[in-house]
Amino acid sequence: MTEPRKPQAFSALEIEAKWYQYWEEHQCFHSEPDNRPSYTIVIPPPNVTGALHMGHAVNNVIQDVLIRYHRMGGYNACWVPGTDHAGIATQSVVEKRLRQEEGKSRHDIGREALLAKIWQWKELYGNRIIGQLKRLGCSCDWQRTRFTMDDWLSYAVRYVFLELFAEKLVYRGKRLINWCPGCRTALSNDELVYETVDANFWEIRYPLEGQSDEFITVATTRPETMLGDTAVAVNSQDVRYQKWIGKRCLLPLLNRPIPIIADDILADPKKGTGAVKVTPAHDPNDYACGQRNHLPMINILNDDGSLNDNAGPYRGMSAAAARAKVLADLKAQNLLGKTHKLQHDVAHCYRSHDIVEPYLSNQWFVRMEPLVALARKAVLDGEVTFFPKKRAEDYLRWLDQTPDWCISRQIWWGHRIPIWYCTKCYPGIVLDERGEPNLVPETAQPILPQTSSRNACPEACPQCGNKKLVQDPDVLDTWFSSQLWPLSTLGWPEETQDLKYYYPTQVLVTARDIIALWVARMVMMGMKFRGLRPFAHVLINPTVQDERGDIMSKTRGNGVDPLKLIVGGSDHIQGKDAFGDIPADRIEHYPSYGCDALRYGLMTMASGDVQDIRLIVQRSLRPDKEYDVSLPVLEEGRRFCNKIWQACHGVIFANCQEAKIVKKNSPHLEDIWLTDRLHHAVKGVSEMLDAYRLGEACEILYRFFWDDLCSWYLEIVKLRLWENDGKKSKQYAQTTLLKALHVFLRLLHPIMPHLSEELWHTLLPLLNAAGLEEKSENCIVAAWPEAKSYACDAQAVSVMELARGVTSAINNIRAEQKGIREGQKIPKVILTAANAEQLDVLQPLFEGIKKLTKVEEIAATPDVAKPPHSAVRMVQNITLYLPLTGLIDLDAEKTRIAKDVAKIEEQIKQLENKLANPNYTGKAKAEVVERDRARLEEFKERHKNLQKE
RNA sequence: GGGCGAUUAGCUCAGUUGGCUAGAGCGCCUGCCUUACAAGCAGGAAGUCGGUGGUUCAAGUCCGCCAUCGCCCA
Repeated sequence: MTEPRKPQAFSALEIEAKWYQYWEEHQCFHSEPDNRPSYTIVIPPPNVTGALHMGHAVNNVIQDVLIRYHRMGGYNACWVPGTDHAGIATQSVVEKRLRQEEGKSRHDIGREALLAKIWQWKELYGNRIIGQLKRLGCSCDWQRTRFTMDDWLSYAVRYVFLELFAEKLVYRGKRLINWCPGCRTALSNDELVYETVDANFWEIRYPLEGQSDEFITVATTRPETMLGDTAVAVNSQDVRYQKWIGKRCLLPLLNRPIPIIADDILADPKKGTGAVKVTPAHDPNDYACGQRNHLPMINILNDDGSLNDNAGPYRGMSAAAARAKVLADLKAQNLLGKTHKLQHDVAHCYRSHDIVEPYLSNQWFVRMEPLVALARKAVLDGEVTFFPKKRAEDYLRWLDQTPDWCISRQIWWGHRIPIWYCTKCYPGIVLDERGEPNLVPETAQPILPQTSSRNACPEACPQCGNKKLVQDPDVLDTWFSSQLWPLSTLGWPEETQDLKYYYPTQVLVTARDIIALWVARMVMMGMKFRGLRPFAHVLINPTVQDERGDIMSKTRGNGVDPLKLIVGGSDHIQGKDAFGDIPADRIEHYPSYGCDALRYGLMTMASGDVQDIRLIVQRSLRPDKEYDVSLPVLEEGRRFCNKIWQACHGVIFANCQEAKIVKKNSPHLEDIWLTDRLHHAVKGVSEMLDAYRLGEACEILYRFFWDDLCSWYLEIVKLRLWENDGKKSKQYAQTTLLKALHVFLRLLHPIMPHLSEELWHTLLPLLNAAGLEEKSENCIVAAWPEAKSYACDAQAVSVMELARGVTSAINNIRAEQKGIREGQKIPKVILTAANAEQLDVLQPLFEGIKKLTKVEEIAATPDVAKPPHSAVRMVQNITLYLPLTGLIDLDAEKTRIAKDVAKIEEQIKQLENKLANPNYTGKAKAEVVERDRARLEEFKERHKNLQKE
């Protein structure tokens, strides 16, 4: 019969591998358009050769929870996965290896060879992150996996570029851009990182032309740029310099005469010396000044950051070397003034960390203004909503101030600009030994391919018929292709079935630092090319930080590898700096928490509007100087997994082997109560998931299962389950349990997919044998439960609360009375109250209370006097006496009662004062006042009963 | 420099229209290997809700100022 079998130990790793494979084999993740409503998410594509970190884990688990929830909720859920080619990041990794292994630069081996190497690299590592996402349990439709450089996605890029070009929203121009001399490419503003550095502010004296004894003094942090000065600006109101406006001074070292001009925007009389050197080709403010005043722009840099011919005697030097020489030379001529120390923020390349130079060069731009208007409107009109709401402000602020977008990059890995030039018409085009253009003059006329064919290049020059055309050497910023992701992954620009069915998507889940870079641009593209938002919701996921509030990262050495936390193992961490007494270079060992525990742990912290997840990582030093690592929040997840497993196998499955469902509603109070709890669990979890409050959903699951089901219901109901006399009460208990687990596993599934699937497959035969019909063989596609199928019963809830109070009061006495040993039976407990009804409702729970408190008899009669030598407790308005002559420590009990009495007196006093205030009784809501009056009465009653002797 | 956010128990966090005695998990203390679970059970201690001023009958919650920390942008 129901031989309670020893439950096996819970092993997360076994069941996780098993079910993921099962889902894949059964095509559970795959979606095809049908007549259900669609629910689509496109993944924020990770770097194709990257590795999964905690930020990815949080981001992707959230998406998976949402996808699984909606898949069960009757939607045709489709999660489109894929990866990003990550232009500069990927190319620089491969270039670095090339340097290390072969001692060559990309220019040594040429474009074609380098691209071949990067493709090789991509083939080697391109699947790593996909595999890692699978290990996280992500239910992506892997058959739809896309890569930004796939043929079709590249076609979409080319199509958009040419369309925007035709509309003059893409243009080529000479502009001051951010130049990374290390990567030798332009960077967008968004690719800069600012660092505070110690610097000097040097004053330099420029002699007036023809008056070698008079000087105008400027100040600068970058003295070498003076070689490119084309003016000195002063404020027109500045009495010190008014007399010199319109005159010229001599640029020291080069002896170039330059004008002294009035520019009230650039020159502030209160700052520095009031006179400013103007270097339009190497400073954004000076560039604007140069435009205002039609100054010449002299570029003094080569693309590797060294000085060019315009620097005269300094040509060929690095910027640092030139700075030293310029300062020495100025000093020698006595033209160097005072020096101040200061700190300022300097832009560095996010990738190579070289100092970024403002640099005048030919680049391709997107004109943002009309696109910005579309993106702003989409959010202001409520087409696109941010969660949390606040983040919409970041989006709008960025839109308000974003300059035209520099999209050309002087690297080779990426989408090459689909523009050609004629070498015959423009002999100024410089070709390298491989026939690739190095330099394309501004004047060269762009030749376009046909947009209609995917790989077309123009056949001949429309002007001269020359067939020897060369393609623009630059590639596009990676974000140029990422911005098309929701469109291109679904087949756009072709009008495919997929596009019609899945677009627009429902929600984009992403980190807040790419709201501007990526989210805003996707909205622009969606609105521009499809007239529809790309997604209805933008969910900004929290950022993972360490215990000190620093962002986790590999370079800092404070990160933990999510995969290691799932399967266990060790890692050699080589961080930049030590923190606390943890060395930067160390070996760490991780326990195996399992995927579902990791998911649960992370999701409990992803609650509501939270912006950060501070992940506590405990490291303890071992005798071998290596570290054992544990994460408390994952421990919680692992404990919860185990609890669920143990309760199912140890109690529920063991006692429902030959269960038969009872169709009638159970008359048992605890069954009615659990059904009420079930109602609230379904309602609560659904509402929380709908509101993207995943942490709260986790908490509801935890409370329901641990507190309501395990600690209370199971303990009471065991008495009925153990009966083997064919009584109906056992069948009602089994029915309630099977129903509860049937619902709970489905509610659990989005957060803990593997464990719920495993248990579902054990539960299913029991359900079917019992006559409770469940059609879905797999939890992953089972129908989401509905709260209305489970009746609420407020009366049952309030009686249960009372019973819990009584139980905990008795156990409290047990614990406080040292004379009562753990496990010792208590012969009798007396409950009394003013009227019998209050006691009667509790009657059905007496057996349960007795079991949980090891009490042998509960006597309940109204108006009993306090027996001698008893402990007393008040539970709401029920008085509880525990007579135990000889074992009661009377002093301890007296102290305890005195404490209770004092507390109640305090509360009575507070309430009396409150209710005596006419302002309160007059102005507060009637129900609030009434509640307080009732409470006061209850307290008074308790007070009286506690003091009875 | 500009903007935003945070500050609640030793730690990490809930506390969504202001209204019962401010909650949870971890940690800590006490006692238990009680037959599902020691990855557990029972009980307990622990908070002037960062400071200050204001609005209100009533403030963790709303407003002002201050402090500290963090993030984003330039």
